[in-house]
Amino acid sequence: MKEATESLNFIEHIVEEDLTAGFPKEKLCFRFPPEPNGYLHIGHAASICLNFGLGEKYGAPVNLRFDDTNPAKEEQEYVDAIKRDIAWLGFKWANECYSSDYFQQLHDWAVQLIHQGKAYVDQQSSEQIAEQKGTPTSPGTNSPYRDRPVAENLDLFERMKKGEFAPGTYLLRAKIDMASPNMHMRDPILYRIIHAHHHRTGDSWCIYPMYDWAHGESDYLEQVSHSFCTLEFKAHRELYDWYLDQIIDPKKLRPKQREFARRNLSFTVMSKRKLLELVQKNVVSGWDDPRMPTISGLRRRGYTPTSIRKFSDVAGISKRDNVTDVSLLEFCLREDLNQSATRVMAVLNPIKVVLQNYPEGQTEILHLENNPEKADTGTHEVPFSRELYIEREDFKEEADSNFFRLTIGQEVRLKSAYIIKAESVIKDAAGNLLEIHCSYDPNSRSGSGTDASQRKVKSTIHWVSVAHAISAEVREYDRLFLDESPDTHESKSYMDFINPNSLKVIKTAFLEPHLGQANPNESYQFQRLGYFTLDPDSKAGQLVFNKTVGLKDNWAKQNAAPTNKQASPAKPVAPAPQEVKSALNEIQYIGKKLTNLSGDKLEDALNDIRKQAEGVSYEELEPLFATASKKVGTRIAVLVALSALLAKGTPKTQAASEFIASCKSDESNTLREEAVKIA
RNA sequence: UGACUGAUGGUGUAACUGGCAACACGUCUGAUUUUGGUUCAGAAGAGUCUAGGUUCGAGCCCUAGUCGGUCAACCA
Repeated sequence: MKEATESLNFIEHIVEEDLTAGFPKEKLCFRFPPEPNGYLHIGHAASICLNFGLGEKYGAPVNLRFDDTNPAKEEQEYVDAIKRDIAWLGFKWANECYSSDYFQQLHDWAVQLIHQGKAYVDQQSSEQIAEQKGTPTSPGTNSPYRDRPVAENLDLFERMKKGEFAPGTYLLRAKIDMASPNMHMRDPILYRIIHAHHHRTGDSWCIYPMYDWAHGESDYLEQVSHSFCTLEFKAHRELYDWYLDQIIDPKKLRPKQREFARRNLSFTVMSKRKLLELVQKNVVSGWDDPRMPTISGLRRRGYTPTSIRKFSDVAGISKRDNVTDVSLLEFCLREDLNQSATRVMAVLNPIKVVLQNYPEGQTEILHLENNPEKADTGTHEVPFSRELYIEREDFKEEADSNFFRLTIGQEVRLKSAYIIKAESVIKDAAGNLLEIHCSYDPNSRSGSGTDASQRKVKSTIHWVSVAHAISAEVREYDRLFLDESPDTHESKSYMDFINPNSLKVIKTAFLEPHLGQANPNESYQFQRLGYFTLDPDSKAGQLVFNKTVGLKDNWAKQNAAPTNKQASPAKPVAPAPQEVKSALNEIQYIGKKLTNLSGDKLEDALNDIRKQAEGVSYEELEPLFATASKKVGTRIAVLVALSALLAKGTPKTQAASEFIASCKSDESNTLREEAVKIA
């Protein structure tokens, strides 16, 4: 039974309001409008999931529109990458559009503006224009060319278009208001001259529309109903609307721009410009470096589309500045991977174990569960022999009782194999550990069903057989920046916070042989270590694995941080004198949680309410009859309490009767049932 | 000294036209576990930026503040 009262985000509220105000549902249309000047990142994913999510929710088309109005920055490579990323996330766009498809229409409308005296050709330098623009606190001044005659504007604009002028010499500007408190309204630029090859229109244009002129009109041409963008465009809305006013046909749909806050992630930066700098300065290996917050980086790292979509869903959408903790993203990732990743064994930091009582030269084939979360995924074979590698961290010669792993004299189980006990160690002259000599219990093989195999030991550790292991490179990643919000410091640049140790390469890790056939698109759980996936750098016989994310590790946590036990002394622990709740409050409190209960628990809660009702008077209860119908729990609680009062002989007032009647026709089954019981 | 915008536990979001702060992550217990994983049960943690006001009742309304963000590219 799914609750119908799923809460909406503010964007969905906007759409819902429009719908209730009479906007036809079949005219809903959304769009995702990236500029093809870089790669998409996790912040874009929020916008993608928002727009395409809306499309799925309302069965409305969502266009993918490339905002390609500046050929100096844009490339086909980015167009391709963006399409790949969106498709990888699992979304389908209704139409693939380009702002450049509308260049002719945009031009014609601009000519129309000139005719109407609403646009003029300026020929000042950018410095002069900037100076005349004023500041946010002081008005601007008019350009000397502002009142150029229409015919002259027409001629000049035509010659701009024909390529008669050099870049920077002429501009087309809208004639609005140089004194507007909104800087964007101070005669914004419509067209500038750029002599550059456009990735789609080639050299057929040398004048290009500015963002504001192109964006709203493109929305209009595509009949996009809701144009959602990030908050920094809020101030552009007035201009967006002004431009629309100039050209709109009232019989057609008028797009509506609304803004939401961009999503920030802790310990990274989220702007194409800054990410580009990391690439250009070789801080990372490229846009798809697994440490990058780009979609392509996350993909290479081993993130799944499901996890990213879940994250966008869970993180939500709002209008305030935010820094979402990466731990939320990682939670979504682990949740998905735990269900899907094949379990394997790999040793990253090996120490050799020799089983003294295991026959030399013998090999056994054991079976390892592919995924304990899914019983039907079967097992795969893993060879076992006398000499094994285990993780160095899994052995200590002696340790306190908190250490569950292998120590001299202490038994552990080798995962899916035997129980072993450490007997002695071999060291070199310098005292470095070389080998651990152990004994194994031949009767303890996993799954053999013997008493010895059922024995409980303090822990189970992973291993690989020395003779059968394959070696591979493993890359482990840490956060790219040492500061939670590296680009929010006034006196420091985000480049000052780069983590010098964000990449750790393990040249030779030992993997169980099953991984020799690892699938590049699959995630593996290296048991007890984390999730890993094959990097594209892999070659036959030279595998490279990326660590996607570690497992939650309580042992490491309690090990690492005995010092910062409780970061802040916080408040005195003395429990505030708990006020005795009134019976009425108690009923309301139980009521609020009622909708989450069922079966016996629900019955118990209802009985609680009946008991509490003894301490409540009818007069206290009556005002609650007006409880909002959405608060079903409270209404049930009130009804049950009322029923208890009536049973006790309280006279039934008209208000009570009306309340009971309204409950009988409520959507909630429980509420209806209780109401019927009274009558 | 401007305009616009925002403020809810450590974090991210909820709370329909005012009805007595919810969900998730994170943290901490305990149980289960052949992964110190998973799962399960539970706990702690905000009284909603401040100060007034309206109201039986305010996170939602009003007034005045405080703090944060955005806006002056021939970028988007």
